[in-house]
Amino acid sequence: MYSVGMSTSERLIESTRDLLWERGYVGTSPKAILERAGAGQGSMYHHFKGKQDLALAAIRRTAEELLATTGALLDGPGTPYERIRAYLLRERDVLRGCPIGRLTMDPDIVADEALRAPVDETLGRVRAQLARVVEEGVEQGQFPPGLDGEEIAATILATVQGGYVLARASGSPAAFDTGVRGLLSLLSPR
Amino acid sequence: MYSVGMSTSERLIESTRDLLWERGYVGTSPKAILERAGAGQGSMYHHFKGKQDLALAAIRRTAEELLATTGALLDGPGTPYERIRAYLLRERDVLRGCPIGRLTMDPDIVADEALRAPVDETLGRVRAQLARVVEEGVEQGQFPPGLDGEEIAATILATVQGGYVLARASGSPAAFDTGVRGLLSLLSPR
DNA sequence: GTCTATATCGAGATAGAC
DNA sequence: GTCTATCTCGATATAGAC
Repeated sequence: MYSVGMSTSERLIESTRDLLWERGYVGTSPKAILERAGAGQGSMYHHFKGKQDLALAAIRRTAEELLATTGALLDGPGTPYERIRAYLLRERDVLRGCPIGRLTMDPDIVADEALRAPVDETLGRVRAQLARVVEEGVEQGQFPPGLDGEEIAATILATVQGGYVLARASGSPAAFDTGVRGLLSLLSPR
Repeated sequence: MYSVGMSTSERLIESTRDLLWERGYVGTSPKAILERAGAGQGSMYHHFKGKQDLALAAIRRTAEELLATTGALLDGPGTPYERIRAYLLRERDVLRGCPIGRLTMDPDIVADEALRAPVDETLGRVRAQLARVVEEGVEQGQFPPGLDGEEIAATILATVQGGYVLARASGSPAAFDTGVRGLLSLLSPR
Protein backbone atom coordinates (compact mmCIF):
# COMPACT_ATOMS: atom_id res chain seq x y z
CA MET A 1 0.00 0.00 0.00
CA TYR A 2 1.68 3.19 -1.17
CA SER A 3 1.26 6.36 0.80
CA VAL A 4 0.01 9.79 -0.04
CA GLY A 5 1.43 12.11 -2.65
CA MET A 6 1.27 9.53 -5.38
CA SER A 7 -1.43 9.46 -8.00
CA THR A 8 -3.52 6.35 -8.39
CA SER A 9 -1.90 5.55 -11.70
CA GLU A 10 1.53 5.89 -10.08
CA ARG A 11 0.56 3.59 -7.24
CA LEU A 12 -0.70 1.05 -9.73
CA ILE A 13 2.59 1.08 -11.60
CA GLU A 14 4.65 0.79 -8.44
CA SER A 15 2.54 -2.06 -7.09
CA THR A 16 2.87 -3.87 -10.39
CA ARG A 17 6.65 -3.40 -10.39
CA ASP A 18 6.85 -4.97 -6.94
CA LEU A 19 4.65 -7.88 -7.82
CA LEU A 20 6.34 -8.60 -11.15
CA TRP A 21 9.63 -8.77 -9.31
CA GLU A 22 8.28 -10.98 -6.53
CA ARG A 23 5.95 -13.25 -8.46
CA GLY A 24 6.47 -12.72 -12.17
CA TYR A 25 3.78 -11.96 -14.73
CA VAL A 26 1.88 -15.24 -14.61
CA GLY A 27 1.93 -15.16 -10.83
CA THR A 28 0.60 -11.63 -10.56
CA SER A 29 -3.14 -11.00 -10.61
CA PRO A 30 -4.91 -7.69 -11.17
CA LYS A 31 -6.61 -8.27 -7.86
CA ALA A 32 -3.30 -8.43 -6.00
CA ILE A 33 -2.13 -5.26 -7.74
CA LEU A 34 -5.26 -3.39 -6.80
CA GLU A 35 -5.10 -4.45 -3.18
CA ARG A 36 -1.50 -3.35 -2.87
CA ALA A 37 -2.18 -0.05 -4.58
CA GLY A 38 -5.32 0.55 -2.56
CA ALA A 39 -7.35 1.11 -5.69
CA GLY A 40 -10.51 -0.31 -7.20
CA GLN A 41 -10.83 -2.14 -10.48
CA GLY A 42 -12.35 0.86 -12.19
CA SER A 43 -9.17 2.88 -11.68
CA MET A 44 -7.00 0.26 -13.27
CA TYR A 45 -9.14 -0.12 -16.37
CA HIS A 46 -9.48 3.61 -16.63
CA HIS A 47 -5.72 4.27 -16.72
CA PHE A 48 -4.64 1.10 -18.48
CA LYS A 49 -6.09 -1.20 -21.08
CA GLY A 50 -5.60 -4.23 -18.84
CA LYS A 51 -3.02 -6.37 -17.13
CA GLN A 52 -0.66 -6.46 -20.10
CA ASP A 53 -0.72 -2.71 -20.61
CA LEU A 54 -0.04 -2.03 -16.94
CA ALA A 55 2.76 -4.57 -16.89
CA LEU A 56 4.32 -2.87 -19.87
CA ALA A 57 4.41 0.47 -18.05
CA ALA A 58 5.91 -1.21 -14.99
CA ILE A 59 8.57 -3.06 -16.97
CA ARG A 60 9.59 0.10 -18.84
CA ARG A 61 10.13 1.98 -15.62
CA THR A 62 12.11 -0.83 -14.03
CA ALA A 63 14.25 -1.04 -17.16
CA GLU A 64 15.04 2.68 -17.01
CA GLU A 65 16.14 2.45 -13.41
CA LEU A 66 18.29 -0.59 -14.05
CA LEU A 67 20.05 1.04 -16.99
CA ALA A 68 20.70 4.17 -14.97
CA THR A 69 22.30 2.11 -12.20
CA THR A 70 24.53 0.02 -14.43
CA GLY A 71 25.43 3.00 -16.58
CA ALA A 72 26.60 4.99 -13.55
CA LEU A 73 28.93 2.17 -12.54
CA LEU A 74 30.23 1.13 -15.93
CA ASP A 75 30.77 4.65 -17.25
CA GLY A 76 32.05 5.81 -13.88
CA PRO A 77 35.62 6.40 -12.74
CA GLY A 78 38.35 3.79 -12.54
CA THR A 79 40.13 1.39 -14.85
CA PRO A 80 38.05 -0.97 -16.98
CA TYR A 81 38.70 -3.82 -14.55
CA GLU A 82 37.71 -1.65 -11.60
CA ARG A 83 34.47 -0.62 -13.27
CA ILE A 84 33.53 -4.22 -14.06
CA ARG A 85 34.41 -5.13 -10.52
CA ALA A 86 32.20 -2.31 -9.23
CA TYR A 87 29.35 -3.56 -11.41
CA LEU A 88 29.75 -7.13 -10.17
CA LEU A 89 30.14 -6.25 -6.51
CA ARG A 90 27.47 -3.60 -6.33
CA GLU A 91 24.84 -3.85 -3.63
CA ARG A 92 22.09 -6.20 -4.74
CA ASP A 93 19.03 -7.76 -3.26
CA VAL A 94 20.36 -11.11 -4.43
CA LEU A 95 17.55 -13.35 -3.24
CA ARG A 96 14.97 -11.25 -5.05
CA GLY A 97 16.75 -11.84 -8.34
CA CYS A 98 17.00 -9.47 -11.29
CA PRO A 99 13.72 -7.62 -11.83
CA ILE A 100 14.26 -7.73 -15.59
CA GLY A 101 16.08 -11.02 -16.08
CA ARG A 102 13.53 -13.02 -14.07
CA LEU A 103 10.88 -12.07 -16.60
CA THR A 104 12.55 -14.24 -19.23
CA MET A 105 11.40 -17.33 -17.33
CA ASP A 106 7.81 -16.20 -17.60
CA PRO A 107 6.05 -18.01 -20.44
CA ASP A 108 3.53 -15.25 -21.04
CA ILE A 109 6.27 -12.62 -21.28
CA VAL A 110 8.36 -14.52 -23.79
CA ALA A 111 5.28 -15.40 -25.84
CA ASP A 112 4.19 -11.77 -26.06
CA GLU A 113 6.31 -9.70 -28.41
CA ALA A 114 5.31 -6.42 -26.76
CA LEU A 115 6.32 -7.61 -23.30
CA ARG A 116 9.53 -9.34 -24.33
CA ALA A 117 10.85 -6.37 -26.32
CA PRO A 118 11.72 -4.10 -23.38
CA VAL A 119 13.34 -7.02 -21.56
CA ASP A 120 15.46 -7.84 -24.57
CA GLU A 121 16.41 -4.23 -25.15
CA THR A 122 17.44 -3.69 -21.55
CA LEU A 123 19.68 -6.73 -21.34
CA GLY A 124 21.08 -5.88 -24.76
CA ARG A 125 22.06 -2.41 -23.57
CA VAL A 126 23.77 -3.71 -20.46
CA ARG A 127 25.69 -6.11 -22.66
CA ALA A 128 26.73 -3.26 -24.92
CA GLN A 129 27.86 -1.17 -21.95
CA LEU A 130 29.91 -4.08 -20.66
CA ALA A 131 31.38 -4.82 -24.07
CA ARG A 132 32.65 -1.26 -24.42
CA VAL A 133 34.39 -1.41 -21.07
CA VAL A 134 36.01 -4.74 -21.88
CA GLU A 135 37.24 -3.48 -25.22
CA GLU A 136 38.64 -0.40 -23.57
CA GLY A 137 40.52 -2.70 -21.21
CA VAL A 138 41.93 -4.65 -24.13
CA GLU A 139 43.05 -1.45 -25.87
CA GLN A 140 44.74 -0.25 -22.72
CA GLY A 141 46.48 -3.58 -22.31
CA GLN A 142 44.72 -4.35 -19.03
CA PHE A 143 43.17 -7.45 -20.57
CA PRO A 144 44.89 -9.87 -22.95
CA PRO A 145 44.71 -8.82 -26.62
CA GLY A 146 42.76 -11.92 -27.64
CA LEU A 147 39.67 -11.15 -25.55
CA ASP A 148 36.44 -10.55 -27.44
CA GLY A 149 34.43 -7.74 -25.87
CA GLU A 150 31.02 -9.05 -26.89
CA GLU A 151 31.82 -12.53 -25.66
CA ILE A 152 33.16 -11.45 -22.30
CA ALA A 153 30.25 -9.07 -21.87
CA ALA A 154 27.84 -11.94 -22.37
CA THR A 155 29.81 -14.05 -19.92
CA ILE A 156 29.74 -11.33 -17.28
CA LEU A 157 26.02 -10.67 -17.63
CA ALA A 158 25.26 -14.40 -17.71
CA THR A 159 27.29 -14.95 -14.54
CA VAL A 160 25.21 -12.31 -12.80
CA GLN A 161 21.89 -13.65 -14.05
CA GLY A 162 22.89 -17.22 -13.27
CA GLY A 163 24.24 -16.17 -9.89
CA TYR A 164 20.71 -15.21 -8.94
CA VAL A 165 19.55 -18.69 -9.92
CA LEU A 166 22.12 -20.40 -7.71
CA ALA A 167 21.41 -18.08 -4.80
CA ARG A 168 17.66 -18.55 -4.96
CA ALA A 169 18.05 -22.32 -5.23
CA SER A 170 20.09 -22.44 -2.04
CA GLY A 171 18.15 -19.75 -0.24
CA SER A 172 21.33 -17.79 0.43
CA PRO A 173 23.23 -15.05 -1.42
CA ALA A 174 26.53 -16.86 -0.91
CA ALA A 175 26.45 -18.74 -4.21
CA PHE A 176 26.06 -15.49 -6.12
CA ASP A 177 29.16 -14.07 -4.48
CA THR A 178 31.12 -17.24 -5.07
CA GLY A 179 30.39 -17.18 -8.79
CA VAL A 180 31.29 -13.52 -9.02
CA ARG A 181 34.60 -14.06 -7.21
CA GLY A 182 35.42 -16.85 -9.64
CA LEU A 183 34.72 -14.60 -12.60
CA LEU A 184 36.80 -11.77 -11.14
CA SER A 185 39.70 -14.16 -10.61
CA LEU A 186 39.50 -15.15 -14.28
CA LEU A 187 39.36 -11.52 -15.39
CA SER A 188 41.97 -10.25 -12.98
CA PRO A 189 44.86 -8.53 -14.81
CA ARG A 190 48.23 -10.18 -14.28
CA MET B 1 -0.96 -36.68 -24.89
CA TYR B 2 1.31 -39.63 -24.17
CA SER B 3 0.82 -42.86 -26.01
CA VAL B 4 0.13 -46.39 -24.94
CA GLY B 5 2.32 -48.53 -22.77
CA MET B 6 2.53 -45.97 -20.03
CA SER B 7 0.54 -46.15 -16.85
CA THR B 8 -1.73 -43.29 -15.95
CA SER B 9 0.51 -42.28 -13.11
CA GLU B 10 3.50 -42.27 -15.47
CA ARG B 11 1.65 -40.13 -17.98
CA LEU B 12 0.75 -37.70 -15.25
CA ILE B 13 4.36 -37.34 -14.19
CA GLU B 14 5.59 -36.88 -17.74
CA SER B 15 2.93 -34.29 -18.53
CA THR B 16 3.83 -32.42 -15.39
CA ARG B 17 7.52 -32.47 -16.27
CA ASP B 18 6.75 -30.94 -19.66
CA LEU B 19 4.52 -28.26 -18.25
CA LEU B 20 6.84 -27.32 -15.41
CA TRP B 21 9.57 -26.83 -17.98
CA GLU B 22 7.39 -24.81 -20.33
CA ARG B 23 5.34 -22.78 -17.88
CA GLY B 24 6.77 -23.20 -14.40
CA TYR B 25 4.86 -24.20 -11.28
CA VAL B 26 2.66 -21.14 -10.93
CA GLY B 27 1.81 -21.27 -14.62
CA THR B 28 0.85 -24.94 -14.61
CA SER B 29 -2.69 -25.97 -13.70
CA PRO B 30 -3.89 -29.44 -12.76
CA LYS B 31 -6.38 -29.10 -15.57
CA ALA B 32 -3.64 -28.60 -18.16
CA ILE B 33 -1.76 -31.59 -16.79
CA LEU B 34 -4.81 -33.81 -16.99
CA GLU B 35 -5.62 -32.78 -20.52
CA ARG B 36 -2.09 -33.48 -21.67
CA ALA B 37 -2.01 -36.83 -19.90
CA GLY B 38 -5.42 -37.79 -21.14
CA ALA B 39 -6.62 -38.54 -17.64
CA GLY B 40 -9.47 -37.44 -15.44
CA GLN B 41 -9.23 -35.62 -12.15
CA GLY B 42 -9.98 -38.72 -10.14
CA SER B 43 -6.80 -40.39 -11.40
CA MET B 44 -4.62 -37.55 -10.33
CA TYR B 45 -6.02 -37.34 -6.83
CA HIS B 46 -5.89 -41.09 -6.52
CA HIS B 47 -2.16 -41.34 -7.32
CA PHE B 48 -1.04 -38.04 -5.81
CA LYS B 49 -2.07 -35.87 -2.93
CA GLY B 50 -2.43 -32.84 -5.19
CA LYS B 51 -0.55 -30.47 -7.43
CA GLN B 52 2.39 -30.08 -5.09
CA ASP B 53 2.86 -33.81 -4.62
CA LEU B 54 2.72 -34.46 -8.34
CA ALA B 55 5.17 -31.64 -9.03
CA LEU B 56 7.55 -33.13 -6.51
CA ALA B 57 7.57 -36.46 -8.32
CA ALA B 58 8.12 -34.67 -11.64
CA ILE B 59 10.96 -32.52 -10.33
CA ARG B 60 12.72 -35.51 -8.78
CA ARG B 61 12.67 -37.37 -12.06
CA THR B 62 13.92 -34.39 -14.03
CA ALA B 63 16.71 -33.91 -11.50
CA GLU B 64 17.83 -37.52 -11.87
CA GLU B 65 18.02 -37.21 -15.63
CA LEU B 66 19.94 -33.97 -15.48
CA LEU B 67 22.50 -35.35 -13.05
CA ALA B 68 22.99 -38.41 -15.20
CA THR B 69 23.66 -36.24 -18.24
CA THR B 70 26.12 -33.89 -16.59
CA GLY B 71 27.81 -36.73 -14.74
CA ALA B 72 28.43 -38.61 -17.98
CA LEU B 73 30.16 -35.57 -19.49
CA LEU B 74 32.11 -34.35 -16.47
CA ASP B 75 33.30 -37.78 -15.37
CA GLY B 76 33.90 -38.83 -18.94
CA PRO B 77 37.14 -39.09 -20.90
CA GLY B 78 39.44 -36.18 -21.69
CA THR B 79 41.45 -33.59 -19.85
CA PRO B 80 39.68 -31.41 -17.26
CA TYR B 81 39.43 -28.54 -19.75
CA GLU B 82 38.02 -30.85 -22.41
CA ARG B 83 35.39 -32.19 -20.04
CA ILE B 84 34.28 -28.71 -19.01
CA ARG B 85 34.20 -27.76 -22.65
CA ALA B 86 32.07 -30.81 -23.41
CA TYR B 87 29.70 -29.84 -20.61
CA LEU B 88 29.41 -26.28 -21.85
CA LEU B 89 29.01 -27.15 -25.52
CA ARG B 90 26.67 -30.08 -25.10
CA GLU B 91 23.47 -30.14 -27.12
CA ARG B 92 20.83 -28.08 -25.36
CA ASP B 93 17.36 -26.87 -26.05
CA VAL B 94 18.56 -23.40 -25.20
CA LEU B 95 15.32 -21.50 -25.67
CA ARG B 96 13.48 -23.85 -23.33
CA GLY B 97 15.91 -23.03 -20.55
CA CYS B 98 17.09 -25.32 -17.77
CA PRO B 99 14.25 -27.51 -16.48
CA ILE B 100 15.64 -27.28 -12.95
CA GLY B 101 17.16 -23.81 -12.87
CA ARG B 102 14.02 -22.12 -14.20
CA LEU B 103 12.14 -23.31 -11.13
CA THR B 104 14.15 -20.95 -8.94
CA MET B 105 12.26 -18.03 -10.48
CA ASP B 106 8.98 -19.52 -9.39
CA PRO B 107 7.75 -17.87 -6.20
CA ASP B 108 5.74 -20.88 -5.06
CA ILE B 109 8.73 -23.19 -5.50
CA VAL B 110 11.13 -21.05 -3.53
CA ALA B 111 8.54 -20.49 -0.81
CA ASP B 112 7.92 -24.22 -0.38
CA GLU B 113 10.74 -25.99 1.38
CA ALA B 114 9.75 -29.38 -0.01
CA LEU B 115 9.78 -28.15 -3.60
CA ARG B 116 12.93 -26.06 -3.33
CA ALA B 117 15.01 -28.84 -1.74
CA PRO B 118 15.40 -31.06 -4.83
CA VAL B 119 16.22 -28.00 -6.94
CA ASP B 120 18.90 -26.91 -4.52
CA GLU B 121 20.33 -30.39 -4.20
CA THR B 122 20.54 -30.86 -7.96
CA LEU B 123 22.33 -27.61 -8.65
CA GLY B 124 24.58 -28.27 -5.67
CA ARG B 125 25.62 -31.61 -7.10
CA VAL B 126 26.39 -30.18 -10.50
CA ARG B 127 28.51 -27.55 -8.80
CA ALA B 128 30.35 -30.24 -6.87
CA GLN B 129 30.96 -32.24 -10.05
CA LEU B 130 32.34 -29.15 -11.76
CA ALA B 131 34.49 -28.21 -8.77
CA ARG B 132 36.18 -31.61 -8.76
CA VAL B 133 37.05 -31.31 -12.43
CA VAL B 134 38.46 -27.82 -11.99
CA GLU B 135 40.56 -28.89 -9.04
CA GLU B 136 41.85 -31.83 -11.01
CA GLY B 137 42.87 -29.37 -13.71
CA VAL B 138 44.70 -27.24 -11.18
CA GLU B 139 46.55 -30.27 -9.79
CA GLN B 140 47.56 -31.33 -13.28
CA GLY B 141 48.79 -27.84 -14.04
CA GLN B 142 46.23 -27.31 -16.80
CA PHE B 143 44.76 -24.36 -14.89
CA PRO B 144 46.73 -21.74 -12.95
CA PRO B 145 47.54 -22.78 -9.35
CA GLY B 146 45.57 -19.89 -7.85
CA LEU B 147 42.16 -21.01 -9.17
CA ASP B 148 39.55 -21.94 -6.59
CA GLY B 149 37.52 -24.97 -7.68
CA GLU B 150 34.33 -24.00 -5.88
CA GLU B 151 34.43 -20.47 -7.22
CA ILE B 152 35.07 -21.45 -10.81
CA ALA B 153 32.41 -24.14 -10.60
CA ALA B 154 29.89 -21.53 -9.50
CA THR B 155 31.01 -19.25 -12.32
CA ILE B 156 30.60 -22.00 -14.89
CA LEU B 157 27.16 -23.05 -13.70
CA ALA B 158 26.05 -19.43 -13.39
CA THR B 159 27.20 -18.71 -16.94
CA VAL B 160 25.07 -21.57 -18.19
CA GLN B 161 22.02 -20.59 -16.17
CA GLY B 162 22.42 -16.96 -17.13
CA GLY B 163 23.04 -17.89 -20.73
CA TYR B 164 19.50 -19.23 -20.86
CA VAL B 165 18.24 -15.89 -19.57
CA LEU B 166 20.03 -13.93 -22.30
CA ALA B 167 18.90 -16.35 -24.99
CA ARG B 168 15.27 -16.28 -23.95
CA ALA B 169 15.31 -12.50 -23.74
CA SER B 170 16.52 -12.20 -27.31
CA GLY B 171 14.51 -15.11 -28.63
CA SER B 172 17.65 -16.71 -30.06
CA PRO B 173 20.19 -19.22 -28.75
CA ALA B 174 23.08 -17.06 -30.00
CA ALA B 175 23.57 -15.15 -26.75
CA PHE B 176 23.99 -18.41 -24.83
CA ASP B 177 26.75 -19.50 -27.18
CA THR B 178 28.46 -16.13 -27.01
CA GLY B 179 28.61 -16.23 -23.23
CA VAL B 180 29.93 -19.77 -23.26
CA ARG B 181 32.64 -18.89 -25.78
CA GLY B 182 33.71 -16.00 -23.59
CA LEU B 183 33.98 -18.28 -20.57
CA LEU B 184 35.95 -20.87 -22.52
CA SER B 185 38.36 -18.20 -23.68
CA LEU B 186 38.93 -17.19 -20.05
CA LEU B 187 39.44 -20.81 -18.99
CA SER B 188 41.54 -21.81 -21.96
CA PRO B 189 44.93 -23.19 -20.86
CA ARG B 190 47.91 -21.16 -22.06
C1' DG C 1 -8.44 -47.03 -10.59
C1' DT C 2 -11.03 -44.02 -13.18
C1' DC C 3 -14.97 -41.18 -14.14
C1' DT C 4 -18.29 -37.38 -13.63
C1' DA C 5 -20.55 -34.12 -10.57
C1' DT C 6 -20.19 -30.45 -7.53
C1' DA C 7 -18.20 -26.69 -4.64
C1' DT C 8 -15.55 -22.57 -3.66
C1' DC C 9 -12.81 -19.22 -4.88
C1' DG C 10 -10.03 -16.20 -7.85
C1' DA C 11 -8.70 -14.34 -12.66
C1' DG C 12 -9.67 -10.96 -15.80
C1' DA C 13 -12.72 -7.90 -17.81
C1' DT C 14 -17.12 -4.97 -18.68
C1' DA C 15 -21.05 -1.84 -17.30
C1' DG C 16 -22.74 1.76 -15.48
C1' DA C 17 -23.66 4.58 -11.18
C1' DC C 18 -21.65 8.44 -8.69
C1' DG D 1 -11.63 9.35 -12.01
C1' DT D 2 -13.18 6.06 -8.91
C1' DC D 3 -16.45 2.81 -7.13
C1' DT D 4 -19.34 -1.33 -6.95
C1' DA D 5 -21.93 -4.82 -9.40
C1' DT D 6 -21.87 -8.44 -12.55
C1' DC D 7 -20.13 -11.84 -15.86
C1' DT D 8 -17.62 -15.88 -17.58
C1' DC D 9 -14.27 -18.92 -17.00
C1' DG D 10 -10.57 -21.53 -14.81
C1' DA D 11 -7.99 -23.28 -10.53
C1' DT D 12 -8.00 -26.65 -7.09
C1' DA D 13 -10.12 -29.91 -4.51
C1' DT D 14 -13.78 -33.26 -2.65
C1' DA D 15 -17.56 -36.77 -3.19
C1' DG D 16 -19.24 -40.53 -4.65
C1' DA D 17 -20.80 -43.52 -8.61
C1' DC D 18 -19.04 -47.21 -11.56
